[in-house]
Amino acid sequence: MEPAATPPTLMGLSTYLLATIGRTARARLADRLAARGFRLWHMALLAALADFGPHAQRDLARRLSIDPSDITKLVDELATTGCVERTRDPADRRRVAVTLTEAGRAALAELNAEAAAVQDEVLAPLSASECEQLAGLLGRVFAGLGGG
Amino acid sequence: MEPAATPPTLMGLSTYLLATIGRTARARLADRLAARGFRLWHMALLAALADFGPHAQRDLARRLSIDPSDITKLVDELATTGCVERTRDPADRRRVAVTLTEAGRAALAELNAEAAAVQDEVLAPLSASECEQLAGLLGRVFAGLGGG
DNA sequence: CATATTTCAGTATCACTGAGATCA
DNA sequence: CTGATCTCAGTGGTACTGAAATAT
Repeated sequence: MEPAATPPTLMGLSTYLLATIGRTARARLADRLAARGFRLWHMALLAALADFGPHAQRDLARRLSIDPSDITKLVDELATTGCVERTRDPADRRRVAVTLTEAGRAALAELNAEAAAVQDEVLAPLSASECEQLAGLLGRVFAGLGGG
Repeated sequence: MEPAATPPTLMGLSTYLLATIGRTARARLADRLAARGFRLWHMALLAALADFGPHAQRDLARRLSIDPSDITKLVDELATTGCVERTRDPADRRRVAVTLTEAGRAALAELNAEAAAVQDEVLAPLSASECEQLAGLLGRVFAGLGGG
């Protein structure tokens, strides 16, 4: 039994399409990551460490817009699988520096491949140049989100 | 304290941008609807009734991809505010026909105005023709979601 | 003392599961 | 008896709130 047609009133709203497509892409990637024992936040956290080097946990929370109280468990999980290491900052011993390990870097490469596969799936209706167009438009919209 | 820069590894994924922008737009609209006593599913349900006429509750669930067990409460809420009416289908008394009232149609018009306002906000960085481009690309991606 | 980081316990919300009631 | 619709209670995951512990 297939789902019936979506109401045109909603189809006409780009924000509805954005939210629905984003939700679907998110869910598909989450499924693939789960098969490898990871979740979406794990990938985002590893990406932040790979791109910007070691972070205090508080800075990870700020960069990824996660609630600081949820970082602890996230880092715990990545530490037990050897993807990151925790070390006390000797200069400010309140802070816990989180660093990416080689295993973590290798894991991130695999997760990125999964993300690329999901992207190919979701954007299949578009040509290569249309994908670039879309990426450009989305990048500008994303950049404008802070202010409103 | 502003959030730090997003990792380029994530920025390069259109699916990440899609999910994040969609999430933000969704949250902003949810806030505006809440100020009027509605939630997102209320608007989607009213839109389905406005576009396609009366539905059995089961058909609403299929059309909007909501879990059937969550429809009851949703329709309850819209019925107590007079936006919809329930009537037993005399031909098949298992089914409950849900119809849009005039009050419901008026409410939907206001909610649509809120959605348009959020869209203007979110897509502010784009020109009118770029908004159309984006809508076209998103429409095709959305249409392709069913199969893969 | 006031502030900042990390940590944990509790709450709120949403989508989903499972079962029961009604009816074709 | 089988299958469909509607209803409700409960579960699990995620995000947020509040407060304690440690250190500046």
